[in-house]
Amino acid sequence: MLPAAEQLRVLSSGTADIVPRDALLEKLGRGTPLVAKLGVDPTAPDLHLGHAVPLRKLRQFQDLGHEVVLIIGDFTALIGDPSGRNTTRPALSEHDIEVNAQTYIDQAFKILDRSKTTVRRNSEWLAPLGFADILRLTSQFTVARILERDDFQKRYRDGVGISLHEFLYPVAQAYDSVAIEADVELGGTDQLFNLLAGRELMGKLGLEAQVCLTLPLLEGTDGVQKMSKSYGNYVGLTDGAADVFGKVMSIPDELMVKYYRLCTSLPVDEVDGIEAGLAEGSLHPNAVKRRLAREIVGLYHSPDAAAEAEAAFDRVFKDKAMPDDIPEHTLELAETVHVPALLKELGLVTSNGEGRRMIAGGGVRIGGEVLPAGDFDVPAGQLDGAVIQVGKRKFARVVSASATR
RNA sequence: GGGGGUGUGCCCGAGUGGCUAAAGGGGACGGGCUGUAAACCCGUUGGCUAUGCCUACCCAGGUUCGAAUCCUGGCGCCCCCA
Repeated sequence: MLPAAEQLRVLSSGTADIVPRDALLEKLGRGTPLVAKLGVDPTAPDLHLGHAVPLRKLRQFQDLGHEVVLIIGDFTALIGDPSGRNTTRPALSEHDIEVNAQTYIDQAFKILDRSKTTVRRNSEWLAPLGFADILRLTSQFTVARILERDDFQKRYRDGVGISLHEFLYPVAQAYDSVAIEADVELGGTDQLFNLLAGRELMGKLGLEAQVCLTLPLLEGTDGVQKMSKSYGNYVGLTDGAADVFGKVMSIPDELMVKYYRLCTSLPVDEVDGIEAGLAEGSLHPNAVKRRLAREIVGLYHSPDAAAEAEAAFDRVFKDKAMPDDIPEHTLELAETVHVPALLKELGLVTSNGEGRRMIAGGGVRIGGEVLPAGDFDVPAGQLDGAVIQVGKRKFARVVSASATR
């Protein structure tokens, strides 16, 4: 194992906070593998770059020779962590949770080393707890302490309403740490309270307390909200290469450096150089963003895929040409085709009404020509084999099913 | 247990009997500009092959020629008192 100080340097990079820092140094100094914990609640299918931030940090622990426990919060998902939200989360069904859990596990290994990872579900130890156990646990926390959590405080103050069971979320998460005797728990900055709850609970139960390591929250492609599937601003780990490339290109400039730091493997010094270059204007933001997109695609697909994605991107957005992998739909075409309905059938819009609006707004092209506003019906001959485009990035090719054509 | 308040479109939020598919803002989407960024400008934002029709203002009934708006019951949420 590397010297403790050296390990700490690596593990500190990109973190928001380590509480307490010297406790981590001390733990590392023992030279024995530590247990690093990360809990994720399978509340939505698929992981995204936001999840990847702590996962990548976890991977660093693995690479340094430590033990990693990935906790799937299948039980806590039933509570629904209100962290960062201002309303109670809707409860998920056990079936959904299980399906999500499986995708999480599969996808986490895009980053983690499977052979060095222990996956546990917290229903293992949370589900069997009886009411008496719960009472014992909850008695370790005071209401005042729980109310210190930012979002609880805010909701309480604003009279938004907090269900009693939500108070138990930090307790449950804390108990996870007890159950696996974690040395370090990772999480986003919004998790600090929960992480500290674990630290406190461990101490009260006579265990060595865990160290809390927080990582910055990654904003999504909109640049404002934390990346999340429910905000529709995420870059999924299983998204196609072209998709990832495009999504990364659409992030606000101000976020580029942060993405470099949290989502790529570039050394810190190099990222610092990029940041300086952007600041003094010696690097063009577009070039910097392109590289970022290549780096990220390269990580989850391959460098080749990244180059291809960039070429495809240029074809569509720089040269304003067609992409070369347009999905083709074969269907029966009537003499005249009602275009809004066709767009809906092709999945380019969600309703005929939206289709009409797109046409009215000049956002629909057939064979490269803008469909004039008001032209809702088009002869089949004009459509057969043509590329239909909605907006800038939605394409589909239509082929008539009738053999006579 | 008692009293008061509140529930509107993706979100916030006006609207207290007809002029309301519902002001305003946000978000989102489309167009322009561009570096598919940001900022800015314009437009759209319930459904429907549509100068019209249908469905909508928590739910169910009711009053009325006519209700998001009034009444009754139910449900949710908030506040105060105990």
